[in-house]
Parts: sequence; structure tokens; C-alpha cells
Amino acid sequence: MAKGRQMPDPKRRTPRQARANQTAAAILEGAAQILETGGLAAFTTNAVAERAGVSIGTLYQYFADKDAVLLALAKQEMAAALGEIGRTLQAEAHREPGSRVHAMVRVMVNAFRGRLRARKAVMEAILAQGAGGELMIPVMAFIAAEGARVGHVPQPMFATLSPVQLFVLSRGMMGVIRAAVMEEQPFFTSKTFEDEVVRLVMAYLAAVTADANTER
Amino acid sequence: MAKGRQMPDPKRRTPRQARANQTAAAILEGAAQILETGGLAAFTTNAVAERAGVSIGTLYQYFADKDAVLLALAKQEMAAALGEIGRTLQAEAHREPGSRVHAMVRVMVNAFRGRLRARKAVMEAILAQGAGGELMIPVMAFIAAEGARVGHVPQPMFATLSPVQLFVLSRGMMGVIRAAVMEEQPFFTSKTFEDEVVRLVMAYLAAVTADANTER
Amino acid sequence: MAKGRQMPDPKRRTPRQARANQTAAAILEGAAQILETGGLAAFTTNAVAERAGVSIGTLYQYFADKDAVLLALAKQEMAAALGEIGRTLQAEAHREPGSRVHAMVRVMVNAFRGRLRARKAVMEAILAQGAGGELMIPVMAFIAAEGARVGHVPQPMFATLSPVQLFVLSRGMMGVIRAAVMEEQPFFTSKTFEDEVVRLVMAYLAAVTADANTER
Amino acid sequence: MAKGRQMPDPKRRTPRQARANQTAAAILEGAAQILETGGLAAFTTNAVAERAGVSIGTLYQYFADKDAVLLALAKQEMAAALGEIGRTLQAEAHREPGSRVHAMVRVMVNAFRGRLRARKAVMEAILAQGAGGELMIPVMAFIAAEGARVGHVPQPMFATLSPVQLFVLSRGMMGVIRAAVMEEQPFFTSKTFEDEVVRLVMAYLAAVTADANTER
DNA sequence: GATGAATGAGTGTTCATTCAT
DNA sequence: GATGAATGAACACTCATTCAT
Repeated sequence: MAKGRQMPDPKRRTPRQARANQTAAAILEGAAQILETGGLAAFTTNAVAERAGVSIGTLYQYFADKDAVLLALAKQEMAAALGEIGRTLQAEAHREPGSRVHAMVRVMVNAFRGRLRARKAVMEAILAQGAGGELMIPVMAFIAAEGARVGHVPQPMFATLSPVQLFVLSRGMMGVIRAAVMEEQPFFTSKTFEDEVVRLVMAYLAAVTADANTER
Repeated sequence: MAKGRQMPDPKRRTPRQARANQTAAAILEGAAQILETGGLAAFTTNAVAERAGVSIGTLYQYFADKDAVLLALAKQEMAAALGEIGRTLQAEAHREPGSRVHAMVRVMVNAFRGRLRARKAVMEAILAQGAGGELMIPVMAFIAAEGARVGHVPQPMFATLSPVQLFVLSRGMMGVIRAAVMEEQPFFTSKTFEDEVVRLVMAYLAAVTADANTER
Repeated sequence: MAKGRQMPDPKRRTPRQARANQTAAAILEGAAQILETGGLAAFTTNAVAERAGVSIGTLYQYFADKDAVLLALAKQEMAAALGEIGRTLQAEAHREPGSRVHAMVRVMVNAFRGRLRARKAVMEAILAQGAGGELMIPVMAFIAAEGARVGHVPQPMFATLSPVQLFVLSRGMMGVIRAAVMEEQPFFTSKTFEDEVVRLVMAYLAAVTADANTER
Repeated sequence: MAKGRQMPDPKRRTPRQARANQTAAAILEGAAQILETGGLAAFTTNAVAERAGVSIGTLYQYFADKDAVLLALAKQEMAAALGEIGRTLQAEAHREPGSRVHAMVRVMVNAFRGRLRARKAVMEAILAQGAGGELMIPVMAFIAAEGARVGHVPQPMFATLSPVQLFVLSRGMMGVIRAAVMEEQPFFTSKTFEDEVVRLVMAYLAAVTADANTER
């Protein structure tokens, strides 16, 4: 029965931008709300469209399929979190590494406080679909970039990290936060938890640095 | 969820029981094979039953529902992995902490090499369902217990860990491995990767211990 | 999202044959009725299932997809028509060629009298899908075989036909009948029409035979 | 069906009309291209409009609905084919009947060589919708007319044909060609095939003529 | 007249689960 | 206990058509 189409849509419709973005945003907002309310199980395209106040047809005018909605939402949420982190770190730029790591962790943790269930669902859905790595790229880029950006610090924090080390650090940190979110651990919001995550990151950084120096 | 059909009669092994367990095992094996072959998408109760060589009705005689099959499989796989770890560590009992951590990480990583896709799918399914914490309990118990069990070591490795620290350490370590599995990272099987995970664990342990000593 | 399945079903389910054939037959009957009542436009899987008195799920247990239902129905109708032709020709076996061709045409035409709309729809659907050739095979086989079967006739009718001639004869004859059915021509049932179709067939056969003799 | 938007004002050609017809033609051309490229399955109003370079709204300004586009296209293609036939036969006017029939069949076959898929799809769609007869009218008219037009031939070819005979002859011939197109027979373009179709037509004509003479 | 964003009824299909045999 | 035919709610997605701009 053929597929017919000649793939003209890298992301589907790109209307006159004005209403377009507005509608797409509404759909994403609807998606977040559905996720928040009923979790991944309630996340059906029809439900999302209804919640967003648009027809199912309109949803498909903006997103190629169900997964595209999820991915777009994940990217948006991730970008938001990273933006927050960036802004916070900017303010902490002059502080010492320990303080900045602490800020980063705090923001990361905070990033999951707002729409907890929605973010959890997004993680569930995306991470469970193999697209996880893609999503983590900006996190790693951010971490790697941070070291270079704050040039006035004699010993840059992350600059010496190899790709594998970057992977271990980013996934280790995120893994802890992820687990806390997913398991809905009560201590998730506690200062103690935050401190321990910071300790994990700092300890690893210190170890890497120490080794690097030894090898030299 | 759950409800399954586990231990319907502790401490008994009539022939009936034997055949029953045999059937349940066959179903679980079928489930693992389906997962291995086609991922979570192919994991339908009908497919599992067919692969297991039993009727769909029989499957429902042994498991309350689809999730029960998944959960049982997850428990089984987890137990297998832990058993392996235990045996390995036993052999390394007389070695120094660093060596034993290394062994543990290696075994953990190896645990995902066999039925990679099946285990990945199990993780996807289970962890994405909130049952993750439940599954991690034996891991933590194991870690905590290890410290005590190998009593002849002057400074137990993990004995001083608080619940939160135990959480951070176990989830951090598993988070890294999990991500490597899920993202199908090529360096997953490399010695380098293993070493970095060990470094993460050891660094955190050292940091915790150092602090503990300081506080004392 | 994978396709998962390992194509174990050449024709889908083959239950214990007893109820199976009964159910499949009911579905086909339902399909014919729907086609008869509302034409191809009304031919939806849900409608067919409902009319057949089975659930939509059952329909899909017996047929891979919508097209499979249609194809099965077409084959059945075609087989019925051919069976009728065979029986009739058997009775005319001792008659001369002209009489037998007449009988064949008459039966062929009659084959479309019963469930006119249903057969029309089947033709519409199948012929319009490229599967027409497949359906015509038994017709050609029948025509070709006929010549040989009635051995006592000195000059077999069709034995000398080449593949292309077989094609032209079968499609020419069927084309006329098809058009009369599809266009719902009033003279479809008339003796006159029948006679003209016979004339077409006989004339072609005579021409081919004459040429063949000339060439010899 | 129909309703279309043909000849909204016969005998007039304001610039407005010119542009209008131009747009309608563009849509028809787009429709043909879509049919050619993706077959009937790809033939959606949106696709046609896009390919034609007009908005979907504009398409509906020129055609009442989807069927109207198809019907208009069919009429256009049929007219083109007949025009071609007419021109060819004109050139063969002085030749003998056999030669002229041959020319007609050749042109008819050739008519399906150009935009094969498009024409096939048009046939599929139209013929399968009951509008087949309507489309065949010009063919029959042409055949009937031909006999009269070439009056200087002592024994007119088709003049003696009754309506039913006209039907049998036109549908028989078209049926063979149709089937060859639809089944994508490899011998479709062969001289052999052409010759056999000619034989079918000539044989029938000869038979009718012979009978007519006998009866007289 | 042209546009194209929006609509939503309708479709094919899946699959967890039940229950009569 | 085992079987597997039957079920049907639910879902993702399409596309002809409208109408405000």
C-alpha cells in the first residue's frame, strides 16, 4: 500500500511561525500535563491533543508521531534545566570549584522538583528508548565547557577529563538523581542528599586530577 | 503489580511443585528469549507463552499478569547477577579493598554481557515502572553486608556508610553501568571503562572515610 | 518500535479445523454481505466482523489483514464459479466444441448473477489491486486443461493456444463479462449477450486454429 | 460524484478564465504526477495540491471533491488517447480494414505506455467506481463513427454492429489491454501481443459479417 | 480568489485477558 | 491443570474538507 510520501517533513509543518510555535507549545504543555497527571500510561496522542485544546489532526500537523512529541518535550525540559544551571553557575563563576559543583548539583536536583511526575515520565520514556545518550550530550558539553569557560581558575576542573571519564561522571551524577526521582525517595530534597552527590562528583574529580598529576 | 505466584508453599517439594516450578521456569526462559530477540516491543504475553511452549492460558495460571512475568524475570536475573558477584567476592575475600571493589565492578559489568538485550529490556521495563528501588534493595544489602561479612579486614569498606551514602554509591555505580548498557556504548566492555567506574567508587569511599575520620 | 514477530503465520491461525473453518466461513460470508449491501466503501474490518457476528479480534485471528479477507473471498467465489463450470462442462463433455463453449460462457455469466454486487465489489477490489492475474490463473488453467481432458474429440479446442493467446482469450472473455457486471448493463442476462460472447470466443479460436493449420 | 467545475461558461475566454483553466490544468497535472509516482494510495488531495503548487483551498475551488479531480483526469487522458487514435487512423484511412484495425490497437496499446502508472491508476480508480461505462462511451462512439466516416470503403467494418456487438467488441479489446496493463504483463509491449489482439478483433468482425451475410 | 491551519470522524490493527471445553 | 478461540477496549494515525484571514 506504499508509503507514498517523499519525506518532505524533517519535523513536520512549519507554519507561519507565529501561531505555529504557539500551537506546538500548547501541545507540549498538554503533553507535560498529561504526563504529570497520569504518567506514561495516560500519554496517548488523543489525550494530549484534547488536553492541549487542539484536535488530534493538529497534533499530527506538528509532530510526526507520538515519540516526536515525547522527544520534543524531553529536549525542552532538558534545555530548561541546563539554562537554569548555566545562569546559576554564571553567578557563581568567581567562586571556587567546590562551590560551583555544589551549585550545579543543587540546580540539577531542583530541575526535577517542579513537575516531578512529568519529568519522571519524560525520563522513563526517553531514557527507556535509547535516546538517552542524545539527551545527555548537552549535559556533557556543558560540563566540559565549564572547565574552559572559567579560565581564571588555575586548575580547571574538568578540562582534563577524557571522554570516558566525562561519561562516567555525567552518568554517575545523573544516575543518582535519576534514581532518587524515579524511586521518589523522601530525602531527595534534603541538604544531606545534595551534599553526598557533591561529594561523589568532587571525589571523582579529585581522584582523576591526582592521578593525572602523578602520571605527569 | 506483583501478586505473581511465588512460593505458594514454602518448604515443600512435591512432584506437583516440581512440575509447576518447571513450567514457571520455562515461561521465564521464554520471556528472556523474547526480550533478547525482539526487545520490549515484542514482549507480549502471547509471544512469551508460545516461545515457552505453553498455552496462553497456562501462562496466566502461573503469573497474575504481564507485569508479574517481567518482575519475576527481573528478580531472577538480579539474583543471578548478585550470586555471581557473591561467589567472585568470596574468592577475593582475602584481597585488599581496592581489589575487591574492582572485582565487584567487573562482575557487575559482566552481568550485562550475557543476555544483553534481555537485561536491557528488563531494566527498561522494570526501572521505568517504579519498581526500580525494590530491585536495588538486594544490591544495597549486599554492599552493606559485604563490609561486615569479611570481618578480618581491619577497616571494613562500607560499614560506615549511612543510608543516603549507600544510596548514592549504589545508584551512582549502577547509573553509570545502566547508561552504558542502555546507550550501547562501545567502550562498555573495555578495561578503561571498568577502571573509571572503580575509580568513582573508590574515590567516594575514600572521601566518606576521610570525612568520617575527621569528624571523629 | 520493531516489528518483533518472526512471521510464523503464512495464513494466520489454523485452529482445530472444526470451529475454525466455520468461523472463517462466517467471516467470509459477512464480508460478502457487506460488499453486497454497501459496496467496497462499506467494507471495513469492523463492519465485516460485526456482520459476521464475531469480534474484530477474531477476524484478525483468521486473516492477516483487510486485504487477506478480500483475497480469500475472491478465491472462494472464483473457485465456486469454476466448480460450477466444471460440473456443467462435464455434462456437456460429449457435445461438440461450440456447444461446450456456449455452456462455459453461460455458466460464467451465471456466476455473476447471484450476489451481483458482492462479486462486483470483489472484482473491483481485487482486480484493482494487481492481484487480478493471480485470480485469473485457475481460469486459464481450466481453459487449457479442458482441451486435453475431452480426449475423444479429434481436434482439441484449446490445446494449440500459446500463453499469449491463452491470455488474450481469457482476458477478452472475462473483460466483456466484467464490464457488463461493473456497468450493470441491462442486457447482461440476455441470450443475445451470451451469444455474442460465445461468438467472440469461437471466432478467435477458429482464427487461431486456421492460422495454425496454414503454418503447418 | 462529478459536479466538478467544467465549462462554467461555454464560449468565453476572458483573462480570468484563462488563469482559471491554467490552475485547473496544473492541478490535473499534479494529480497525474502523483498517480504516476505513488499510485492510487498516494493520491490524496493534499498531495495533489502540493505537487500542483497550489494550496489545498484552491484545489477545492476548482473541483468539488476528490472524485471530481479523478474523473476530470480520466476524461482528459481518455480524450488524449482518442485524439491520438483519431489522428493515426486518419492517416490510415485509405488502407484496408485489417491495417486500420492494427493501427487502432497499436495506438490503444501505446496510449498506456507513456504515463503507465498514472493511467493504470486512473483505470483502477474510475473503472472501479462504476464510471467505467461513461468513460467507454467515446470509445464506442469512435468505433461506430469510424465505419461511417470512411464511407468509400465498399464493406464498412463496423457499421453493421448492433449495440450489444459494439459492447462486446469494445470491452473485449479493452479488457485484454486493461488486464495486460493491470497485471503488468511483460509481453505487453511485444508485437506478438499486438497481433493477437488484432486477431481477436478481426476474427469477431469477420464472424459478425459472415453471419450478417448469411441471414440476408 | 487564494491560503493553509484546523478539524475529527473513521480506519486498521494489537494484545492483555477470559472462560468454556 | 491445560488449552486456545474468542473478546473488545484502546490506540496511533490519516485525510477529505472547511473557513477565517
